[in-house]
Amino acid sequence: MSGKRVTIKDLAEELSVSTATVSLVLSGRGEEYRISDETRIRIEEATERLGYRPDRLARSMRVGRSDTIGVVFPDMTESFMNHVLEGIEEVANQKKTSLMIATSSLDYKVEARNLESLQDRRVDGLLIIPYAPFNHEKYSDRVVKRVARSATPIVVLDRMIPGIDTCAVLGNDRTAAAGATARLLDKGCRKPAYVGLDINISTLQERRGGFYSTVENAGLADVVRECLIRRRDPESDDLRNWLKESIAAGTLPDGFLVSTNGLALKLRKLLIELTGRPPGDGLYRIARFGEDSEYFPTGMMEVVQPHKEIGRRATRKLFKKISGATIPEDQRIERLDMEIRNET
Amino acid sequence: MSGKRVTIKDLAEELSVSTATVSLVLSGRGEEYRISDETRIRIEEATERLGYRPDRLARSMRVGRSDTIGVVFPDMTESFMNHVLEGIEEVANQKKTSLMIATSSLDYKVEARNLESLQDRRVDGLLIIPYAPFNHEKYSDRVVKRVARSATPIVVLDRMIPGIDTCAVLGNDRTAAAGATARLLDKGCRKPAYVGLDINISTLQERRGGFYSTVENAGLADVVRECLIRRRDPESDDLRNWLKESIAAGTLPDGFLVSTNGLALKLRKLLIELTGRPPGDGLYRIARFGEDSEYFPTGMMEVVQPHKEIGRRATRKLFKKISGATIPEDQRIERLDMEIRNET
DNA sequence: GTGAAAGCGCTAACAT
DNA sequence: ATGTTAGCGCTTTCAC
Repeated sequence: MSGKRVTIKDLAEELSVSTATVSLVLSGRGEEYRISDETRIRIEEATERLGYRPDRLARSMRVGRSDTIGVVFPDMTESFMNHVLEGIEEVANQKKTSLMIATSSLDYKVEARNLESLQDRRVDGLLIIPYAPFNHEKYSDRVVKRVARSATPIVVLDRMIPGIDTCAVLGNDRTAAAGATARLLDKGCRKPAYVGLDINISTLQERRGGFYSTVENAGLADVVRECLIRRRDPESDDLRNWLKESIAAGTLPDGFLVSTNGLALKLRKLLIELTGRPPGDGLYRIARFGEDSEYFPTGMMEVVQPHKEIGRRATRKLFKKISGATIPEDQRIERLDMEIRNET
Repeated sequence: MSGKRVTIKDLAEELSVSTATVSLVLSGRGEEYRISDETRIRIEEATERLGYRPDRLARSMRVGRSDTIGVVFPDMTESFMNHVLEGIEEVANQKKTSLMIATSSLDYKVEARNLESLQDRRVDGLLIIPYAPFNHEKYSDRVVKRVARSATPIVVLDRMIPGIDTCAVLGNDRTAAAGATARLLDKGCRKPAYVGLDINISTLQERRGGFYSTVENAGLADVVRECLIRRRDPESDDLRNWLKESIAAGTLPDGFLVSTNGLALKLRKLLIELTGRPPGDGLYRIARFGEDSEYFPTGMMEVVQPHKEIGRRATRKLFKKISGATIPEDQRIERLDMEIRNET
């Protein structure tokens, strides 16, 4: 097809002007530098005619800014990532900034590689949804810490990394969990339980904390129960066994607060299977972080996280840091409220 | 925090060697160029000590390769994009190549901007899932065509762009549609209908074509019906009205082939609402491109597209093009078979 | 009003 | 066995 790329130098030679003149005109500062209209027109015409396109790599190199931000995710398939990404893209687009995306494949070593790789590519900043290790899992945050200490601006989304002091945009998980738990109690639940992943991230600790604070205030500390899931494997029988034992012992909870949507779907299925009754018909209720998909109502209470808005805010915050602004101490962590829905 | 980045020059000065030596050692060609072990060790030590990280931008500039590929999608939220992306990432990772991702926001002008922007950033190649315009929609493929003619290697995924001759990795849509339709007839359907989006892409034309070829071979050409949806708006009443009229006229089909999953979910809901009967219990059957999500069986027949594999193959093909290989004419278009499931 | 030239950090051809 | 140097394409300062 077309041969080599045409450069600013080609344009300059073609028109017998200097590369400086061409550059000035093309960057819209022709007026400012009082380039004559004639020259300007000729340059614009040749640009069009030869199909010149600027080399953004060369430009980045010269100006020390790549107009690119890096996004590091644990996992592509979790659907909430899409919504976060939508928000990120929306504001990145406004700033004419491109996105380099890398996922950690649920492996902290891959995450580390990705972070360094993006930094080496001179992204202007990094948006990170950090990898969340199970409590018993082997894990090192060495690289994350180093990247966080480096000069690259960083904003963390959805969760905080313990021991790393950077900007973050999070959901108001504790309040939401407390609220949802209170709703369960309002509806008559007297034997509440927390079902969650045994993962060491702020988000989940807060959800659990919110649950317990409400339950304890209601004087239910002695009947409350808990099931913590210790592995990623969705085929694991941990939850089923816990439920079976509960039923056998007569301690089946009548209200569940579930930390994540996938886990809640699994819980619901198991409960229907084991008790023959759906949630919300008198035997038990389920509230969970996450929401129903359009065509499949589940009868569970929803705690809706503003994922897209989290993406937007985080990206705006990142651009603020990139532009050199110092974020005041009290604005470093932004918390967004969640909505509780479907309390039937 | 840490000050300026440390460069190869800094290392060279620190050790009183030349930048060339440092560069050679760091790129692992120390042996080859017979750099002494001592020098090599000193360089490696200083690299570590000063926290040197290579500037990939500068490198790209010099070697004319960015080790980055661009990915252009119509839309982030459609769930099949995730799976395609997974496949893409898998092979990109193997090649130590980063991904720049941009979505078209269902707007061909945005798509055009994204394509040019990525090209300006000197991606080594482009993976495109082209924007698919409705048949009556304003649309121009000018930019897409120009990009396709440029020197940048391109592979198109999931659909072909009319009039653009490039490599593509696609599902075997025609065969799959014909197969699913045949299954519907096998199960006893005698009044089949095609329900699809009125969108001008190869994929959907082939699905429709496959449906009709089977139906006509079965001698049902005179009873077959069709509903084409002419707008993106999911709130539109077009489908409901069509069904209502069919019921009133006594021409409600007993077997539907639906072009896309979202549309099928909508159809199913409407049919349950209007007839009081679920799919598969005798009144009607639905087959559609797409699959059930884990916890929500729909009773519809599934045509499962190998999205992840499409991503993988397309990316491998792109790397082949990037490496300069010429793809033989008969291998330019790769078609992957789909699986038909849940034929109850 | 426009041109000449330096330099961003790196690699590779050529010298020594 | 290592150093020198040109140059990737662009921006920007300074000179005329």
